[in-house]
This record gives sequence, structure tokens and C-alpha cells, in this order.
Amino acid sequence: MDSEELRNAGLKVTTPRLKILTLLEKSAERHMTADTIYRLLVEGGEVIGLATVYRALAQFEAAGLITRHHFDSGQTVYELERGPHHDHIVCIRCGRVEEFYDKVIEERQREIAASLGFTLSDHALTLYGECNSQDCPGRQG
Amino acid sequence: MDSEELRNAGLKVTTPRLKILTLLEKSAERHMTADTIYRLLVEGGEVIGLATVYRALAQFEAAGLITRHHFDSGQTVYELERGPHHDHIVCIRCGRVEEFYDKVIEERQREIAASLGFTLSDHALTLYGECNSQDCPGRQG
DNA sequence: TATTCAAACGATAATGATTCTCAATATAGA
DNA sequence: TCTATATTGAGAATCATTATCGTTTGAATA
Ligand SMILES: [Mn+2]
Ligand SMILES: [Mn+2]
Ligand SMILES: [Zn+2]
Ligand SMILES: [Zn+2]
Repeated sequence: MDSEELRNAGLKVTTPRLKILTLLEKSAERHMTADTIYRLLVEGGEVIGLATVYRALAQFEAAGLITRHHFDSGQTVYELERGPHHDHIVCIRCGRVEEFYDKVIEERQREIAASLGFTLSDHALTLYGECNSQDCPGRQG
Repeated sequence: MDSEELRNAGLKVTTPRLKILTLLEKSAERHMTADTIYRLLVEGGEVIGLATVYRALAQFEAAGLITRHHFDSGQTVYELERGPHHDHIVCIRCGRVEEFYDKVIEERQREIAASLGFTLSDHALTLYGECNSQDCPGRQG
């Protein structure tokens, strides 16, 4: 249950936190902005403040429950930390986000950091391009 | 001369643009925020507006004279487009930025995009870690 | 060289995302 | 159930960036 996750993370089990966590789990879109989360909850009839959403997301991230990404769109997007690490490719036309993991790239990153005298602690890799989805506007066809 | 660069880029040769371009060329730090550029110019006795700096940087970028990066620090940083493409590693303690280019990673990116049905147009890769610089605060020793 | 006018400028207001403040409320433990 | 404390929601504040607007300037032309 979500209450468990919050307790394990050292966070009090509160109604707003449960609402947000549940939304993150059930939503079809894995990558969402704070405002999107806020809006979805409000549209769903919930009473919650935008500041609370931001606060909860910051706490979830500190607890390792979620990760945040800065795609070029400007806003920060959040996603539930489930499964192994991965990076992203974003369609510059329709915004679709796909995930990938590449062992070779991950290894090279470690080697590069080491060769430059850095102790690697994190990385951000995002690819941008045009997708071939049937729903993507601007597809030649 | 810098005037040449502006003309070739299809931009009028104006005093503010020359000041900014010259600063970008002469500054020891290759990666700077708009505000840093503005402040350095003002401190140097120049009269210029922050809005003008932002405008000029946007035009320079559109003209391919500079590139912009979004490191996790929040603000956008700009750098003169000189030499070949490269990515960055940033020290999370002192903010030092080093550049690198890795052929293997670049190739893998193309392959990954293709395998996911994307036409790759750009990418952003930034590594984060702790550097071993003598000047880096928090170094053990 | 003087004239002209669209482009560019600088000051400042506006915007959008995120964070802070604070009085009211809810949680976890006694 | 009672209490101390953490959390909440509304709205103000902040920070980076962009838009507005009256004035100035670059560069083409007379
Ligand atoms: Mn993801
Ligand atoms: Mn660089
Ligand atoms: Zn698409
Ligand atoms: Zn350092």
C-alpha cells in the first residue's frame, strides 16, 4: 500500500501525499510536471494546493521515491522511481517520451568521469528527435 | 573581426552586440549565464541593459554563433560555438565545468534513436560528480 | 555628408515556474 | 482523548526570462 511507502521513507502518512503518490502510480503518463499533477487532482475533484504538490514532490525525491528531469520544454517533470535506471528520448514535435537504457553509454560515462578526475555521482542524458508515431503531427505521409 | 561575424549571421552590427560577443571571446570562463555576462559588462564600465543581453544571446543562438545548456544549477548557460561538438561534466561542489567528446557515446545515441523510430536531431548529456581540483572546497585532504 | 526609418536599445512592467509565509488543521504518539 | 508538532492551503514573494514602449542608432540612400 502507498501508506507503507511513505512510512518507509520516513514521511508522515497524509491525505495529500497519498493522493499524489496514487496518481503517479495510476496515471498513464509516467512523466508529469507539478502543475499537471495538481490539475489532474483538482479535475478529479480533490482539494489540494499547488504548493503542497511541489512540497510533496521535493520530499518524495529526497526520499528516493521519484526522480526529476529537466527536458528542454522548460518545466521540471517527475516520475515514479520504478525499475532500473534509464534515460529518455523526447519527440520535438509531439512531446512523446520514450525510455531506454544503454549499457555501453553508462560504462563510457564512468570511464570519462574517471579520466577527467571526477567521481561520478549522476548524469542527465536526453535525446531529441522526431518520432514516427501515427499520432505525431507533422509526420510526412 | 567581430563585426564580420555579426554581418555574416545577418545581424546588424551594434555596439551592445559587439560588447557581448567580445566578452564571450575574451572571458576565461567559457560557460556563462546571461546575468553573469550582463554583470561583467556593467562592472567593466559598459552601459547595457539586461534585456538586451537576453535578446542578443537569443539571436546569437538562432544564428548558430553560440549554444545554450541547462545544467542542474537552474539558469541557462551560454558558450561560444567554437570547435567541434562536445558534452560536459560539472562538479557538484565547486561548479567547475569540463568538456569532453566521446565517439562511442555519440554513435550509440544515433543507434538508439533509430531503433526507437526517432530521427535524432539533438541531445543533451551532462555528467555530475566531484572534481579533484586543488581549489575545490570539501576535498578530503 | 545629411536624411530617413526600420531595427535595436534600455528601463521597466509582466510573466511563469517555483518557493516562502503563516494561520488553520491533521497526524502520531502518550 | 489529548498534545505537541508536522503539514496544509491560500496567497505573497522570488527568480529567471520575456514583453512593452518610447527613444536612439545603424546603414542605406539622396
Ligand atoms: Mn522515465
Ligand atoms: Mn562547452
Ligand atoms: Zn512525435
Ligand atoms: Zn570541484
